[in-house]
Amino acid sequence: MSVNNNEIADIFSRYADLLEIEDANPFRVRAYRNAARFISDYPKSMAALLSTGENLDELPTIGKDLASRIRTIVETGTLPELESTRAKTPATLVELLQIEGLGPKRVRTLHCELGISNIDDLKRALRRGSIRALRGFGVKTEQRIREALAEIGGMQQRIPLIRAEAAAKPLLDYLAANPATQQVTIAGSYRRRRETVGDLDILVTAESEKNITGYLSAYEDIEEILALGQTRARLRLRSRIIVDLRVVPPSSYGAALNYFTGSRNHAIAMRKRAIARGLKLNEYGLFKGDRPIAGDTEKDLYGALSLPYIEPELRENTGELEAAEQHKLPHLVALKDIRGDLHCHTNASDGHDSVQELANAARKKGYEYLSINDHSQRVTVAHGLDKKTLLDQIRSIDKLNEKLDGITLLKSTEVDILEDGSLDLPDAVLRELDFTVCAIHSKFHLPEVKQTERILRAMDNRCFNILAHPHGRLINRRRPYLINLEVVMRGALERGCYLEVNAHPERLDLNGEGCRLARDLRLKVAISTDSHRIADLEYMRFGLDQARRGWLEKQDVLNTRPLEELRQLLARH
DNA sequence: GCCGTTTTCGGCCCGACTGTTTTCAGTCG
Repeated sequence: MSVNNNEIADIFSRYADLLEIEDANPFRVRAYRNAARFISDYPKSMAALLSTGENLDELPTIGKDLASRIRTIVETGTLPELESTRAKTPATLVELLQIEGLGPKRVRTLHCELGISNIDDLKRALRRGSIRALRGFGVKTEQRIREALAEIGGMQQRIPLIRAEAAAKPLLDYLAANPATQQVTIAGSYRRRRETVGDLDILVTAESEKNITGYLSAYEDIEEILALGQTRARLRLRSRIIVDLRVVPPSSYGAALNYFTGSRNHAIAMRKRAIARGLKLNEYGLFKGDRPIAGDTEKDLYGALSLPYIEPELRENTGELEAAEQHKLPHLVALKDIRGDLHCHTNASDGHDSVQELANAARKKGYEYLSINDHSQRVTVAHGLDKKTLLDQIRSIDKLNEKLDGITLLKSTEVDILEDGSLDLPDAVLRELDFTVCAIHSKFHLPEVKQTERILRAMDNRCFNILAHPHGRLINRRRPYLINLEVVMRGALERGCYLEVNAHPERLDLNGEGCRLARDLRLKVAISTDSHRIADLEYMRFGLDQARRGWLEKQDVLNTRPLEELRQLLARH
């Protein structure tokens, strides 16, 4: 079992935590953190690079030393320094850092003064009340630690984007209703359209900062105010979502929006770029000495750093600044480019509406085509269609198409990929369809190699066209099953198959990283909603978010193509 | 520990808020 990038990144960041507690050179700590972030974002596996003899120290943030540590981790699965339970700084101290309000300095103090090495020790010290007496601590800090410790059990999961939107809307309306407010925008990973967000970063501009945060603190849906200053506030809503509010003057809107949109790495890269030009960048603007030279809009800010505007979805410091410099930024696919939906269910299986009703709704959206993809027989819980029912549906769609004006219904299915890689309906029936969407709904726990082979074997069938929700994950509910995505994508390319970007907000599968890999391999994708009712057709925009995060352009997406071109692309030769 | 249009040493992103202090360290984003 090879070590994946996330595991390496995790070991590096835990080691960075430990170094920080040891009061090591902060820049050495940062080097580990930078490398951890780089590695977890990097699309190619470190283990694979090593096996092909690549020099890892040529990668950014990785030097000779870290390259050899990566090698150690890949070969042994661990880093000896992190495993050792040294008396000076036991590795278990790292677990104390997840307690809000405890950073490396305080953890170090707790360890040196009270001999606390883990969470159980900390609980005992709290019961004795011995923490408040430490220098730099006090009654309030002790109480905060007690509360934060209680929180840890029910650790907050990241919030799906759609839930964040629902919580944000009334809050934005509330903030906008304040006459002092000029602009209100949500920044952070929400604006970068990550599939989940950790909290809501809300930016407000106002001529006078006075009382914007005070106004917010009167919002009815607040559970607790965590911090309240003139220009910043942090609070928890009753929905458990944490909100960070920042107030800046309008002249700083662009700089603040840029900074608070992040990503952290993108913002840092921007600041370094400013420094290289003898300038200073902070959330109030871009400055030459004390003189502001840009900051009211993001476009001006990028321009002042000799860059074109970079879309928020690209701001992960994964090559967008270099691409911008060379004027090679992608022209990102947009919702208006979408001509149809290639995955939806009707009331014939587990959907809510009829074929006719869905067709009407899609036509109203201006779609040129819509495909009908009810489940196949194996998925009994979803009333999957058997051979006969599907053939009946095919005939009724043919009839409906003769009547329909302005939209074409495509005959399809979401056919199950069985454990041996065969498809759940006879080829003779599948050949009657315009194309197929194929999916795994069983045997999620196969080892990676087996699961990958299962998909490739299914793709060997010439009736296979699009792999639906390639990882099968449900956000916060079901882990992805294990596949080697790159192998699956290369297999699809060789056979003339495609992958789906499932736009359902619970799935978002492929996500941005998966889309980026597809782009690098020049594999086209379908962005599809997996609608089970008419309203779900609106989920298309969430799929677009992920496609844009993966740098996809219009021509990379199947369902931006006119119907005839789509048919040609789907036809396997 | 990394890195280079101030290159092989000497830098390394920056500001707000809180609590504990009495001018600031620690934490956070």
